[in-house]
Amino acid sequence: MNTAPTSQLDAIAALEDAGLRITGQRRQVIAAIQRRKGGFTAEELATELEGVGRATVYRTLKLLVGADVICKIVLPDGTPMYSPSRVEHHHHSVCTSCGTVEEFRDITVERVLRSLAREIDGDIIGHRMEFYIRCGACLAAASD
Amino acid sequence: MNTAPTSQLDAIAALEDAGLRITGQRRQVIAAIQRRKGGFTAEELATELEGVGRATVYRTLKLLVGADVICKIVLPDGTPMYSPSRVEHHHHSVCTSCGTVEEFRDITVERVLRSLAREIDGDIIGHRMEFYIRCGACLAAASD
DNA sequence: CATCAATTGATACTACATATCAATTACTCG
DNA sequence: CGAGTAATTGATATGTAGTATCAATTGATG
Repeated sequence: MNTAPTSQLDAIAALEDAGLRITGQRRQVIAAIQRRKGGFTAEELATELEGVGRATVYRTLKLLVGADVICKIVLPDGTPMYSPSRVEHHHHSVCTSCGTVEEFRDITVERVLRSLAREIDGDIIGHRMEFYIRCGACLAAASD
Repeated sequence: MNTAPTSQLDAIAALEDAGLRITGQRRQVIAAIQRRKGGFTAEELATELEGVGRATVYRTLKLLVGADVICKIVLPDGTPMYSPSRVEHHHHSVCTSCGTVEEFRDITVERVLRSLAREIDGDIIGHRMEFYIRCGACLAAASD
């Protein structure tokens, strides 16, 4: 088990490891993601990167999700967001006010999986877990 | 805290309670959902109910989700599915082979929420939790 | 540095869903 | 019960997220 890519170089290495080519467009997408260090949407990125085609942005995001460089998060209303991965296996809390994404590891989550594994008739092959919060900063701002 | 609507009448009552009108179209959508007793997509329903406009099907599904009559589930690839609610507060396991949706309550899930509540700076206002499984039937069918 | 498969981008298309708005219809009140 | 009225409907257009196609381009390899 290796660590999740945290730097731009790690992200590029992750693509190389997958036998993919390092193109100018992919560098641009990675650079734009790293420049943000936070959640973002695919369209945001596509708009920002005028030199990179929309299709290529989507294709690259998909590759990066597959390489565990970024995560795809679903908001309560169903709209997707992307966020860079830092921790290896983690879940997310998204502030529905400001959109800030936090990662966390929680052993209790693994406990749920084990508990469920016992209960169900079949194999668990994956899961999705997202927590929607109102972050401390937004709470403070609201109660001024 | 009241129970989740389980019958057709309960579903209609849930809409009435919300101050909504009981129209023929809404009855048709509810009847079609109850006829299935399993997961379904919005488009399936819209195709089946030729007498009901597509927009109305989507509108009604949204109302029913809001009234806890059905749940909206996100599959691993991001496509949405709907499933009737039976248990009050629950999560889902979806078999990625046959699409069967099961509901379950797990106290360990509530434990995760409490544990997270302690860790984060802010309030938890919601969550999404889906488990993707390969059900016993599909496993058995594969290993014949 | 030539080769060639991988990648790109323009375009069209799909899925899922919402906005608009005139026409219709369910509920309420007298 | 029968009108009035606000809620609802459906056709259409629009929006958002993403994929398929395919000719043109380009990165990596020998």
